Amino acid sequence: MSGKHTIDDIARLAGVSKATVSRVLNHKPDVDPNTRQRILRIVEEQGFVPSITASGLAGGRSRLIGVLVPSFTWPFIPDVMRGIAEVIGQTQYELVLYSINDRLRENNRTSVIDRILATKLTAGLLAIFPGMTSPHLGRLFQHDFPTVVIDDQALPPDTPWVGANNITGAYTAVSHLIKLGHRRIAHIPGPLKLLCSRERYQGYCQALEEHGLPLDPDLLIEGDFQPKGGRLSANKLLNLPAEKRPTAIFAGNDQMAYGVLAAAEERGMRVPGDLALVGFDDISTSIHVRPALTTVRQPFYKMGQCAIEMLLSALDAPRYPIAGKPFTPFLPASLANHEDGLEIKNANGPEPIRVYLPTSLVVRASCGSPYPFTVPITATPPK
Amino acid sequence: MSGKHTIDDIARLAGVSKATVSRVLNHKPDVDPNTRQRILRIVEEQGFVPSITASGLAGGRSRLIGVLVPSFTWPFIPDVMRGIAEVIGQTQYELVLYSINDRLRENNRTSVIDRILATKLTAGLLAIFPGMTSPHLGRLFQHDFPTVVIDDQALPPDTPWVGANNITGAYTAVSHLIKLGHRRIAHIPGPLKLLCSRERYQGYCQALEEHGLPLDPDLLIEGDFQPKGGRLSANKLLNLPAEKRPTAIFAGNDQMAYGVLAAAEERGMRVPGDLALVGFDDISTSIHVRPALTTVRQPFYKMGQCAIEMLLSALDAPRYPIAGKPFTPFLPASLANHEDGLEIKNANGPEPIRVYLPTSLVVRASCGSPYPFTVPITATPPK
DNA sequence: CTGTTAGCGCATTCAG
DNA sequence: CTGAATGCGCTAACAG
Repeated sequence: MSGKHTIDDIARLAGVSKATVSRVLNHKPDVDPNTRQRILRIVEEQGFVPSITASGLAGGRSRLIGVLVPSFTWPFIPDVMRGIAEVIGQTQYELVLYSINDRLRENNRTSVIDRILATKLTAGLLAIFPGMTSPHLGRLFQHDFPTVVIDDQALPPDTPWVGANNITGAYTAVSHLIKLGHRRIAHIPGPLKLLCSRERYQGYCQALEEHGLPLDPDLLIEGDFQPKGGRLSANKLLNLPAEKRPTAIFAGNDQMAYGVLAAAEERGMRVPGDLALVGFDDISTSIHVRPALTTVRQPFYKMGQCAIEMLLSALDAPRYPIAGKPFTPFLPASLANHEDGLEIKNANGPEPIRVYLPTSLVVRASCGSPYPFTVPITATPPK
Repeated sequence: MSGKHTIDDIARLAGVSKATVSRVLNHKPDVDPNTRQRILRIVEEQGFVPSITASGLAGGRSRLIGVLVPSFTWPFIPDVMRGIAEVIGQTQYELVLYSINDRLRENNRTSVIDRILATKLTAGLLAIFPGMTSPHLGRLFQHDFPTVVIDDQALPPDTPWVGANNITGAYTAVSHLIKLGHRRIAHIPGPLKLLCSRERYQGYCQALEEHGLPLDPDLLIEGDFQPKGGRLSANKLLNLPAEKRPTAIFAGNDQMAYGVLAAAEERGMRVPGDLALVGFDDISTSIHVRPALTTVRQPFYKMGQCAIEMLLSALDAPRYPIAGKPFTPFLPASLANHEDGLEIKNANGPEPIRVYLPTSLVVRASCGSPYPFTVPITATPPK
């Protein structure tokens, strides 16, 4: 059961040449069905697993996929990773972890990209929430290195991209607050150099305009996606004179919403009584905070799943269980059941494809709605 | 700058054979200093990075390290990973991610081990909090596969191990509660099949005995390391008749402590007024919950750092920056500054080495101490 | 100290 | 449809 066999052993046992064994292992068509069966059986019996290293060298294409992870500390990384890992588990690919040191500088970001390019270890890269690293990813694209980006970047990407529909999500969240009667709704966006922050801001603006509400610049205070920044921004908002003070806040993510919660508590304001609050992400703790947070849920698991499937399909990867199992043609399963709200841009154009997965509004206590429910967000906001 | 060179190119440019280049790259001693310099310079200039794949194949030893990650959802994984990633970044090694699907069964756990063994992709394995997977890790040991386990296992391990000093940590936490005047202190351990749960329980018992307090079985209700389980156990404890009811609870980890907080809130009890609470781990959110949680801090970052250094040293890995930089002899830096409280068992014996890193008690609001401070835990409890 | 030779385990020609 | 031959890029013996 432990890789002590080589392909030669299998060839000998099956009474064929190793070239034939290799053909079977790689699902080449031109093999006699009986021979194929026999080889597959022996492979199975012996628990033979071809060496990723050797086949990478010989075939010129690796079966390793790089995953570029930003600081592990973002709370949704786990979900994204689960999506990725579960798909990878079905294939012969393995994941190589590239991480970016929070504390190191610019220099470090490019050096990771260089390593990925230079070692030629991996066949492709999944860049998760690259944030400030994303400008450097263009280099990969220029080198024709198969790359898929998951959400959140500082520039419009040069590479295929999977993310959530931030605009629609924000639009629905703010619309919900408006329907609850709020007229002075503040927004604490994340860093506006990040596209996702700008998109959520855009959704916020659209909702206000749509409902004939004014866009008050005093009600917009940029945050940093961290609780501390949220608290800071909230304090500024709540320090406004009573007639300008917001009655509701839409935070750019859940973590900043936690900061808002803290700020409100500090000054004895009750949420949602004195202040309604909506976040964005629906990270796992948001159901546990008090009051439970109303928020826009991002489909993190699906984002990972979809992105890795796109990457594998680009690598022309047959999706079969490990050696010996029948070949299953690839299907981008996560896109197959075209849900409402899914948007795909540049599907066939020369521009890199962009997949926008639908979000949903998870209504809990913090916005002051009578009881919890979920609003799937199925349509783009009217232009 | 992008790996378009092979070792032959460098050899040609330097006017030597590729064998010599290889020697330099691998820090072999027998090379003329001038030649070495020249080669190093050219390597640097050309941005040459040797192929991990090819050198793995040829040398018979891979420069990939496997990391076995349990469900990504444990909140301390990020810290451990950071420690690992930062050390790896200094070396020529890369990380390969193996994850265990939460939802799949037993079967799955062994199959991951099989894959690791069979593909022979990686030179060693770091198993993080293997939990229920740990029994299977014995297989690796039997196959002489270099493995280091980080904390938390169901059985005494057959392989080198790095963790925190659970007994001392728990002992100090409970002693602190006793010093604050508590006499009926309950404990909600994690699953008792996990060694770390039993060790914390042991520390709890030692502290009580040490101070002449009785060990009341009614004050011990096993949890599941999750908030929900903590809440459940806490409810049972708080339902005890007033004279038996605990005035303080020591939760087996922070997440269960959150559950205790919820249970207390539900019945209008105030923490720490009506109930003192101490957790274990000091995960990042514990400073933000209300009241801020007193807890035993585990040195997660260091655990990762220490474990990977042990593994690399076992692989006889020279710790040098990427190709071209001067060779730096390996030093297990994280153990070099022998802090107080560090315990190392079987350092030289036939038994696998076990490293116990010191914990510290982080005193915040939830235990009712006057103000926050940190107690480093420097000594083992008296036997 | 250095060059030459021979593989590592596999994929991929090219002839049959 | 199949086998033999060649080489992926590098390391490790072996001779100089």
